[in-house]
Amino acid sequence: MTNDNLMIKPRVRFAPSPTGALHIGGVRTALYNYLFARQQGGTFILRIEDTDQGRYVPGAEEYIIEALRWVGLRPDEGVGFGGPDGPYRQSDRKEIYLKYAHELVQRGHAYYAFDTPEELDVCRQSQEHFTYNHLTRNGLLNSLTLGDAESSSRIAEGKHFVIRLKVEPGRSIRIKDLIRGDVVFESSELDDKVLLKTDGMPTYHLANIVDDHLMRITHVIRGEEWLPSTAHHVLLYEGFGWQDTMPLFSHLPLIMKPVGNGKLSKRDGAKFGIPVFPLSWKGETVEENFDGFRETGFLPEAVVNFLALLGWHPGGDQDLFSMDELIQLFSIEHIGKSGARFDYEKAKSFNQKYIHAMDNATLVALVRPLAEAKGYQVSDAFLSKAVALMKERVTFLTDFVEMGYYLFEPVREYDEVTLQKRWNGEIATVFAELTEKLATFDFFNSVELEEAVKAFIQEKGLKPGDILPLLRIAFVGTMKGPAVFETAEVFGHEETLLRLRAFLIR
RNA sequence: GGUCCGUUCGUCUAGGGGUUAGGACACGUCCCUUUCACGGAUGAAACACGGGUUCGAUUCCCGUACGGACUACCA
Repeated sequence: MTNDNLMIKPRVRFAPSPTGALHIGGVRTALYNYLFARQQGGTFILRIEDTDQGRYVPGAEEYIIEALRWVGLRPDEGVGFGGPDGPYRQSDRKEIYLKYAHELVQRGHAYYAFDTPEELDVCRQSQEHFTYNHLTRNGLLNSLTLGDAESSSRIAEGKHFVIRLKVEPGRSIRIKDLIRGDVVFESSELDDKVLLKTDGMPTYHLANIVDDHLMRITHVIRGEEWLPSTAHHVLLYEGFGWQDTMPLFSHLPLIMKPVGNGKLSKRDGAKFGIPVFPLSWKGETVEENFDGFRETGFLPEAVVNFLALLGWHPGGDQDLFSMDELIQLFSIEHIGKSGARFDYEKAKSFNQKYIHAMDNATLVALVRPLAEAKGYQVSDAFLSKAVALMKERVTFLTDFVEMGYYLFEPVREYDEVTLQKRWNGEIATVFAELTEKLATFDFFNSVELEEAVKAFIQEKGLKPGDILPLLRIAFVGTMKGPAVFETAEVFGHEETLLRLRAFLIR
């Protein structure tokens, strides 16, 4: 058996199902596919796998496209992007699967089955671990037991049927997984999977293999949950006679819950109060609303960096990588084998670092919409200073306008605990005096202000600790805030006075 | 239950037959700073267990335990 896959430009695909918001694990799968394609000079394809009409959710497709756009993964081909192998939405390819399903029956690798779901349920109830396979199919209603004539007439009569893969027992199926090495399955253990459903739509297994073949996919990079059915997929490639161009498989480790057992699920977001989706999602009910990384205030670069390292590392001690670096360094061989726990603290840390490293102008452009959404109308000049003042102490983009609301509107409340300790009649008098002094002192910058205030403190025989904390509270209301004098500089003389006076008459 | 996959600090991981087992997040202490944060320094913290193979195993092999996925006319 030859395999030319390594000689040609790779073609990979990300093939999500539009059943709701795209899970963050899906974003990681897309990212790995994208990185691999970009590094190899290959093609990254977006295929929508909507073969389950019952689970289709309107808006999910748009969500997927927008999520990929947000994190910077642009497909070269696919739904919404065009390309030579379309359509890329499986529901638009129904006839293709139909044709291939019947072809597989002709080739003797599949058969018609007439058992209804209800009948199979009965089997499952009477038999502990019932599976439709080489052992049981002889006792069931299918073209193997009924014969061609009877089957044909049943079909002609319009009886419902499915097409099942005919798995021949007694052989070993070896899968060469780029991450896990050789994985062997015994065909005797495999069930006769449904390939074509009664509604005429294919199952994942059929659609996936037909499309991957037709779209000339060279590498399948997908979640580990697909590893068990890969043996069936290999059988399909062989059944169609496509084994020579069968793609290479790489099964990614799963992303696990932050705490507890099992893989990360959409419910974990609400459960732990963290986002597990790239973008927020509005469902039919409150329970189906999900927070997104974007709305939480994450930078896509940080999310990409975080996700890239959840199950992969190029080696060495570096942990901050730009998309370009990731593209350059990515390798399937360095993908880990075990599940990676979703560590939200780490995600936040990446975000913080990316915000710190970002230049003010870029930050201004990102914060402006957030400020405007809050009704704050400010100049770029002011926003730039505000952002510079705050960026070392925020974790999220939203912190600029939430934690730092006081930069855009009057102080909402003053820290009473600190005031209890530091405010008294005597200090109130001095503070009023300081305010009046500053009223006539039109300072230009924090240094000038600081000199003036310190001089005043000394003149009054006080200590910095007597006045500085109170100034901070007057300016921003809390003891947790940016440097006092720099804050005043951002406000400017007029606003600084306004705040001092508001504080005095509070 | 069956099939398959996995197991290095709490977490993400580097490493790999002989290392003081490295980094990052989180945590502790100190410095900077009369706030918070950033930054700097520093500390605690890991090769699941049992057998082999070997002069030597965290690294290779087997088993056990534990974890995970799959087991639908869902993907």
